[in-house]
Amino acid sequence: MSWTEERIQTLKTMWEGGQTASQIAEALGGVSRNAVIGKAHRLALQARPSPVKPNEPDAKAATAAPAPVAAPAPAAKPTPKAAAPEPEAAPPVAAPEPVGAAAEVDADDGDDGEPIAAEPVAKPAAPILRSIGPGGFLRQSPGEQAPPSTPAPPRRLVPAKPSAEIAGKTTLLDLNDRICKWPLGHPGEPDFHFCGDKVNPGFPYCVAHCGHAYQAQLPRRDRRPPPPLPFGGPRVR
DNA sequence: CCCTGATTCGC
DNA sequence: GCGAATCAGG
Repeated sequence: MSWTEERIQTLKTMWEGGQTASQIAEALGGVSRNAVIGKAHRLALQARPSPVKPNEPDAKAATAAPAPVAAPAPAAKPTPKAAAPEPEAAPPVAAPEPVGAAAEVDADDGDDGEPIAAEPVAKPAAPILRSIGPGGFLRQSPGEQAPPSTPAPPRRLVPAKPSAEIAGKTTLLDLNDRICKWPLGHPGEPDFHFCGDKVNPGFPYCVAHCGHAYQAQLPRRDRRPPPPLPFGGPRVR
């Protein structure tokens, strides 16, 4: 497998979207996790919370207490460099799995909904969810609308559609903060695409898919037991 | 053990 | 440039 323009774009998008190297590798197919990481670095995509990376090259004086606190700022936070942009005042309510959607909550209308082959497995952008009222999902406050999906949409020109099967579909490259990112099918499949509808403002999905993604937590007793296959999973390992 | 990303180094 | 091998933290 070679790094085509499309594959590089997918890598970039997924990497910046917070997907792990393994997920990206699996989605791309034909490459290893290491390959993805290696490529990401070569693309200068680095900077990501790494498990092993607290090391700063010039931290010499380990033994003595240096206390090199530069700015004795009188007020509050020193604002560490690796500032995770999570303006979140988390309510104490437990957050249920947003994407699994294992349980079909609403009264079945006989119709199983759309012909989705699978539930969203690779979450395109993990929806922040908080308390879920019995009535359904709650809106985000306007203040936290800015960061959630595509922060600085570099609205780009799509070079060329990779294949004819995907023509007219919403691909990874078409995603922006205004269209529904609900995945249809599986990454790697030729027709994998996204919903592409207009989003429910403040959410990464359209109204219909918000209904799937954000569901009230049911009492345990009448919950669907089997989430049989979380992923169409040829996880061969 | 599993996972993660970072780095190295032969190709 | 590529990616397996290796490293190292969680």
